[in-house]
Order: sequence, then structure tokens, then C-alpha cells
Amino acid sequence: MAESDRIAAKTKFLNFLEEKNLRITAQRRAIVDTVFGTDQHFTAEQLLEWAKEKDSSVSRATVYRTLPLLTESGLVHEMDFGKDYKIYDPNYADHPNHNHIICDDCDKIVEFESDRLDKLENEISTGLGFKVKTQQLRINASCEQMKRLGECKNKGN
Amino acid sequence: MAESDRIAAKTKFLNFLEEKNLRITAQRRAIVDTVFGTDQHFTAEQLLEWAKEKDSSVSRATVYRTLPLLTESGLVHEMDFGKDYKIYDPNYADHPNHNHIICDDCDKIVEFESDRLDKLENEISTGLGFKVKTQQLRINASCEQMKRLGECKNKGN
DNA sequence: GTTGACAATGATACTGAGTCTCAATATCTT
DNA sequence: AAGATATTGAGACTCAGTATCATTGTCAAC
Repeated sequence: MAESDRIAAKTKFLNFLEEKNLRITAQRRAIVDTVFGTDQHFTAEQLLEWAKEKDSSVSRATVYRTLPLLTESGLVHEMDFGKDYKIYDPNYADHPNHNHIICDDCDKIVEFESDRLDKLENEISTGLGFKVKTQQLRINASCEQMKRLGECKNKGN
Repeated sequence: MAESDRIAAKTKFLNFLEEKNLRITAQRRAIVDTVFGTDQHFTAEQLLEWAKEKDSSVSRATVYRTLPLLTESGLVHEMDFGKDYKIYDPNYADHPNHNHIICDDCDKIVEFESDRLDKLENEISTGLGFKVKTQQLRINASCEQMKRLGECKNKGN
């Protein structure tokens, strides 16, 4: 994410708070700075740790309270990768409809977008009498090519 | 699921156990009978409750130990619908590659299959250097048509 | 059938992500 | 500056899922 996009995302979120008559606090600033200061996927606990580095007064409760606001604003997406914790993705400010391929061997995650996929999903849903709100396609795979190139560092097993 | 399919699925699982040199116990029979005695999606806790009705000696530990065997055999799939518990689907014996649309308003779940979708996913994955192992497409939607027909009993909110 | 190796079991303690509570504090409007 | 109230941190709590361990059940070899 480019610097300008980061600032844009941050501003969007602060506006979102204002519209909902929510307050802009030091803790929320630290959390938002952290979230839009990375391209990486993260867990709630990771976010807590990182945000505490910026402002040690940030608590677990505040992180867990702010995450739903971030997802509600549409700037961050909550995802299930089949683990027992949720993963958050801050890249939805730029790419609102992307999907994920996970390499089961090395946990590498690649994001992709596809208009054809979006169209097909809409077509199918409409045919079944539904109107799509959100969608999540997760493909678990093995990165064969990368394995050949030695990029997939197979984690044992 | 037809009666014959249920028996087939059960037999497949018992064979699976045999191949792995695992034992066929009364508790495992009760669990398997329960799983392939329904078309419904279920949680681990629901399965425990239902299996206990068949054999009161079935314990939580055994249910949680048997579920990974069922998913490993490919007859049952584990799914995330964004809730804080996992949901299991016994319909993969017949339809190994189906997807789900969930109505966010009434929690109705509809399953569907699409060859076009499967092909597209394979195409995209191959292009990115991956070989698909499993995939999970979840569409969160609102069942507009059904709402009109009065079938979507919007759960408050 | 008995035996014995060991897979499987139930009860229960435990883990860890996420939620709730509540008294204290910070924000923002007037 | 003051007041209404949104927000906070600390820690108790919840609850799905896991680990432990002494006991029991299965099944193959005899």
C-alpha cells in the first residue's frame, strides 16, 4: 500500500467514526496507524502487540472493540483460514473484492481478483434467489511451481 | 441422502478405519450412524448431543477425536461460516465439491455446485502456480425473493 | 476361548481467543 | 469550565476445542 493510500484509508476511518458520533481517541489512533501501516494479514493478538509498541496504553479490550468498527467500515476484512483464530486483512481499502490462495505446505498466501469470478458468483446467487452481500473464496493448494523453484519451504511433514 | 447412500457412506468410513488399523467401537458406530443419518449441517456439540441419544456412553472427547477422522476420510467437510464454532457438512459423500450461500438475515443455507466455477478456480490457481487441493466458497447474502414470499423469517435486528 | 498388545475410552483439567463488567477517565459540545 | 456520555483498562468470565491419564475394549495370535 502506498503512503498516500495509507493516509487515505486512515482519513476514511476517522470520518467513519465521526459519522457515527464516535470519538477519536489516542488508542484508536494508535490502532489505526498500525493497521494501515502494514500490508500484512494479522490476528487480533498481533495487532494488540504492534499497537502497544506505538502506545503502551492500548489494551486487549480496545483492540477487540475497534476491530468490528474497522470491518464495518469496509476497510479491513475478517477472514477464516480454518485456524482457531480470525485473520484480518487491511488491503480491502484498495481491493475490495479479492480472494486468497493458501499453500498448505508453506502457509504462503497469495491474493487475487477476478471479474469473471465476481460475475459468476452474482449470476449463480441471483439464480438461487439471493442478493450477494459479501463473499469469501479460499483455495487451499500446494505451490508446485514454487516448490520446484525452491521458494516453498515445506514446513516439515 | 437416500438410505442406500447412507449405508454406502457408513461402509466407506468403516473401511477407512480398517485401512488405518483403527478399531470399530460402539461409540464410533453411534457417531457414524448419527452423522450419516442426517443431511443437516451440525456443530461438534450438536453431534455429541445426538450421538448420546443413540449411545449414552459417547463422550465429548470421543466426538472431538472422531471428527478429524471423518474429515480426513473426505466424507464430511469442516466449514467456517464466520461463527466462533466450526460447522460440519455430511453431504460430501455425494457432492464432493459444493459451495454455500448463507442468508445473513435468517441463517438459511443453500448448497450449490458449479462446473464453471470449479473450472475457473483451477484456471486461476494454475496461472498463479498453485495446484488446488480444496476450496471453500462462501457467499453471504440476503434472500430477497424468499423475503418477498415470506420464507425468510428475519431474526429480529 | 484366553491372552496380551495397545487402541480407544470417559472424566476432567486445561488452553486460549474472544466477550463482558464496571469503576475511572477522556472527549467533545455548549 | 462543566456536563453528558463515549471510551477506557483490568481482569473476571465464557466456551469451543485440546491434553492427560488411568481404565476399558478390541482384535489378532495362539
